[in-house]
Amino acid sequence: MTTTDPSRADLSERSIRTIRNALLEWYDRNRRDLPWRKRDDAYGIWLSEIMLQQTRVETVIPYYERFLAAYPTIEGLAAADLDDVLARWSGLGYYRRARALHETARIVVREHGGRFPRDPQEVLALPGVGRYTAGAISSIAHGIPEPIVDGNVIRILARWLRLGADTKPARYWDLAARLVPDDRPGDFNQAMMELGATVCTPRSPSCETCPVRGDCAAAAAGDPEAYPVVAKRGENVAETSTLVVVRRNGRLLLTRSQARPLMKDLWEFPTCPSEGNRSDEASRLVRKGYGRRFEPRTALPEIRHSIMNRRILLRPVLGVIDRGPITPADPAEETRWILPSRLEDYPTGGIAKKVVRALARL
DNA sequence: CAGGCGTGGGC
DNA sequence: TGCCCAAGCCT
Repeated sequence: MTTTDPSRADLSERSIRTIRNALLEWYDRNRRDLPWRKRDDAYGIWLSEIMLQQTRVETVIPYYERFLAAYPTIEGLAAADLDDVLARWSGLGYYRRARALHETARIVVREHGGRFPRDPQEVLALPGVGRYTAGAISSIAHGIPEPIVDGNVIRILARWLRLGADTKPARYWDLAARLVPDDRPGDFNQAMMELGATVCTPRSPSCETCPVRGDCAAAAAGDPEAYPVVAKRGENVAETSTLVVVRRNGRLLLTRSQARPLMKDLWEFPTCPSEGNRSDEASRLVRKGYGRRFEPRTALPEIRHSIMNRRILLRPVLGVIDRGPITPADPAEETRWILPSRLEDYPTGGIAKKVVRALARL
């Protein structure tokens, strides 16, 4: 039995061997049945890793299934329009990933003959693929003993060794590189993440069921939740916007602008800062922004949305407008009339999805 | 390189 | 409710 010194700050060779064995054995018995674990091809693994960046497993699963149904091969993805790819990504967030995904598919077809590269350095060079994702693809799809460091690995290592806030990424990468075995590197890396996701959780970790509890200094000291030390986040900012749902002939007015700094490929409902009467603000927005007269009809229930540390309260107004062309004051802005039932074919952000849900409840 | 980037869920 | 995220990447 290993005795743990709470002040220990490194992994011995013996610890590494016992950890590898215990973790792999535990993983074989406890691994969740996830869609990407049915696959061993680089395309399927790569797609899952891009989607899983900063995104929960339960959220990713339906998107992953739909994506693979639409694009069974990387050639199909490469041949698709970016708008279709973005539409299938709508609601998943971090839309830069979708653009990188599409671009990578085209690079693989154009520069690698449709075969996903096997060299970890070439994988790392692909857009949207950083050190973590390259390591995950190389180990899981290609069986190459490349380390990974993600939030789970950091948390586990920080607890095992009671690493403080001053621990630099290089230290985690060095530890991960020493841990990953030549045999079953992909399963080992997934076992680390699985342990972090289901046992060694940020709060209320299940130390009593942990297969590597004997090697954990934080468990021995009784303070696992104190690790890792996380930096404080910035203050939240609250804002209120009026959102205009303009209806004409059963269609809704959507807009997008290449001049927008953010989400410029996505279609959204027109919005403006809200300070007073939302019907008046909606009318002013439509008149000044699109040169038409707006008739407010219904104030829809308020929608709360949060983007990073911005908490947005949206006050939607449903109304109609007079006949005639829409002429955006902003030359970089496009507008389009879209049937609510077809909105899912368009790339939209999360706010538009919530508006559509609110309309469906009317 | 610190900070920006989306979202839905857990507590 | 308000806060903290969750299999990071890019500039």
